[in-house]
Amino acid sequence: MSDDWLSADEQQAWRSFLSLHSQLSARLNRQLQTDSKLSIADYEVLVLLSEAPECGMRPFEIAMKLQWEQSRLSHHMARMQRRGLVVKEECADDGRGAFLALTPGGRAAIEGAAPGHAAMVRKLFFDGLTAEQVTALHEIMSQAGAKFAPAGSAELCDGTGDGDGESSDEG
Amino acid sequence: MSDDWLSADEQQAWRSFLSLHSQLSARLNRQLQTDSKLSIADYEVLVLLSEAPECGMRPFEIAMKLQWEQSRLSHHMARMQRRGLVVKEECADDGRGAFLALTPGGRAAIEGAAPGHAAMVRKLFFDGLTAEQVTALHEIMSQAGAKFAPAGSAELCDGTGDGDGESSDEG
DNA sequence: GGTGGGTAGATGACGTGTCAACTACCTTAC
DNA sequence: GTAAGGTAGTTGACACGTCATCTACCCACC
Repeated sequence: MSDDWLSADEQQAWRSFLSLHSQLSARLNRQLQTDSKLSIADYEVLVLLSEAPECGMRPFEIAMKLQWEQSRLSHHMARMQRRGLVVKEECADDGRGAFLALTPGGRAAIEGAAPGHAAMVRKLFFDGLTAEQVTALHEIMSQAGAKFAPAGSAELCDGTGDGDGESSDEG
Repeated sequence: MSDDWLSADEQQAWRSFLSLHSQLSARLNRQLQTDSKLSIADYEVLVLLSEAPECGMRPFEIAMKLQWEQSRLSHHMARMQRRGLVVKEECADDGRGAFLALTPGGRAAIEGAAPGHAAMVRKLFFDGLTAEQVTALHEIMSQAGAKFAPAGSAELCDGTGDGDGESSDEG
């Protein structure tokens, strides 16, 4: 039993990780909500769509990039549609599918929200950390996250290692 | 704008942090659910109560330790009571309050779930990290988390500041 | 050309978390 | 003692995420 168990250091690290995340997401959520009537989830979708071609993106692409389940995306898109942030259009190529795109309101929302959100992330998370710490953090997160590598990607991937390669990334 | 904006390194670190957390919590939640019919939230409450004196804990203590909102705790306790994991008792000292304690079923649940959960955390999170990385991680998380320091703790901590004084302190 | 398996997406039920009241009690000061 | 303000906890409405299930379509193979 004590073999599976976490060491004191590990417990501390684990608890601090969970705790920080929950604090952070609570605060960021609240700020987005009050400033822009958006949730973090909304924000992520809007960022993605704002970087997509004008015709929008296929839902399954969004789900993949955000690592969301299909049904979560589906529910969420329904809500965002209702709120006028996104529109859904038929997909000519694939009769099953659809395209999701930003409405003008959606674009305005993300453009209004992004600077404040980024500033908050910086203030709450990065302020006080050194560049080395930021690098170390990224390394640790990626290393730990490698176990979840989406679909049959990396894993033994001899070469380039690290996952999503040319990800566009957001703000 | 580019002043508030996150640097490329920061963006990567931030994204990897969020992504790892969401993967991790999804998996852990699923494992707990299938193995022990518990959510992570249940687990946290049960751990806390299993370390508490036999008479249990006051809800507000639990809320503080877990950094939950009162109403979240209240809802959650109602559900856990319904499932027979905890019991609520009157508090003699304070007519407003209550005590929450484990039922035998609750104790069995946490004792059954803990080893598997810890093993999973180790496997998914710590395996592949060096001891130095674990330490660095804890340091980074704590440093970033210091901004959220609960109530009048540190900060200027001149005199007694006095919070609740003789807090019992945890692990 | 039709049958089977896989993929895209929607939907309903349900547990969860947040917000905004609300009740009940304690504490302090007048 | 009683009014004012704080603290402990509950409640209802609502947004969110997951699971299981369902429909519709694409593709390949017979």
